[in-house]
Amino acid sequence: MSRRSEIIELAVLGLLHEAPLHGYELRKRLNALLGTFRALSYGTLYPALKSLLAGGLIRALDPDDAAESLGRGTGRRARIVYELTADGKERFQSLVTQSGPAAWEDETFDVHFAFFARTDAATRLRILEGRRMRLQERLDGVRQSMTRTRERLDSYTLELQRHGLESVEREVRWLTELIDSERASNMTHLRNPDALPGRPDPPGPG
Amino acid sequence: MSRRSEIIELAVLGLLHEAPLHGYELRKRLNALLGTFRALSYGTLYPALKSLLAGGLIRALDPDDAAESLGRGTGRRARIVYELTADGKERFQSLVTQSGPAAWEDETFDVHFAFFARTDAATRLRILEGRRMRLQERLDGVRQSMTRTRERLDSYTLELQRHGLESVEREVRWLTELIDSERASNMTHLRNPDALPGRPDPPGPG
DNA sequence: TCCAGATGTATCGAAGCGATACATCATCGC
DNA sequence: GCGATGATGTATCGCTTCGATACATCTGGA
Repeated sequence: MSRRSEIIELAVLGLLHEAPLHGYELRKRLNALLGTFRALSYGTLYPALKSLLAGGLIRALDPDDAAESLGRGTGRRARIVYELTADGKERFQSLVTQSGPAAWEDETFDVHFAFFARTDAATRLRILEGRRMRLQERLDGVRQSMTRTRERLDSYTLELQRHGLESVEREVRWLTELIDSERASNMTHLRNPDALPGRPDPPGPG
Repeated sequence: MSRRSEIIELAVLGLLHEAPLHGYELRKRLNALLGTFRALSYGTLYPALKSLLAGGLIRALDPDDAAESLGRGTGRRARIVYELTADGKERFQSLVTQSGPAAWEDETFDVHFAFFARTDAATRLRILEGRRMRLQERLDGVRQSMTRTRERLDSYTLELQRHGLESVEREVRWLTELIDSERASNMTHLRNPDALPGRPDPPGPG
């Protein structure tokens, strides 16, 4: 099973954890979650659903239940609504709780982050710190290769590199804010168990 | 020919435009150019080189010339050094000058940008403005979907979206700076033809 | 001297993408 | 009403690309 398909597995299980969904809707939410970039096609989603079905992690709802709101007896092709099985919930918990390199690489980090609400504070901290470390390693590498090769780059390539570097630095600062915020709410944890860390005023009325 | 392979074609031709290179070195520079993300494998590069060879856009240098500095007569597997043909140079110019959507999508923009030094100011402006427009469309889309679905997102997903939005906004500002700078140097063009636009004080002492 | 790691070309199986097929439903101009 | 257009919906096929690996040589240090 490839790296990519693990992300898809985690994302699908996570979305179905909130509510049963059919393929089309699943893809829309998946693409919102993964970003416009890295969107996935039906040629990926349907085989993935098949494999999850085969593994017993998800189950198709009875079509009759799903069609209740459309009282048509005609040969309308039924939507196939999927929900998590007990095994699926277990699998999701084990995936979302894993906090190794697999959780903080480029392709995986944001999906893990999106499901932070279902993890414990210790896991969140490990993933955030791992991610920050990963980005700092990259900064070091780029900066070194820049000093080595700066003279043969024209100013456009240089500007591109500068902008890229700045983006990564910005992301590191973002992670640091999140880590601090996570640590702070960790300490006040007993006093205020419902508080959620992060920028937005937590339980805002909006 | 897919979208991806067009990028590879442009990038390979562009790199060989500067100097003849062999596969291994080509891949290293390609990955520096494309970013650590989106790196390409040998399973992609070598078939691409094959197809460029078949199309007459590149040519393998005489192995004897390439091996001159290693005076070994043994069965050492020779490096295969590629250089551009006249057709290849022409093809590169036509690719790098094209300024349609194909030049400002996510996957293509930075490669086009990296070779801006080989384009004229009008092309650069069109691509930069197209890219900015593209990102602004995306901002609109995301903002709309945010107001539609904000209530069912937890604060982590929300924070992720906020950060993503901010990144795109930042990129729009960057593009605006570049466009302004490009326009300015366009106007002073006759007076100072060697001036290059962009943030870094051009020939700065380092 | 010997081993580990960089350099170098090349291919194979598996996975994912983009396009497409096919079908129903909602909406709007006419 | 009536056809057109586009959203909703499931599904597959061919081609590209990836990740892993094979194989071979060179370099530097224990």
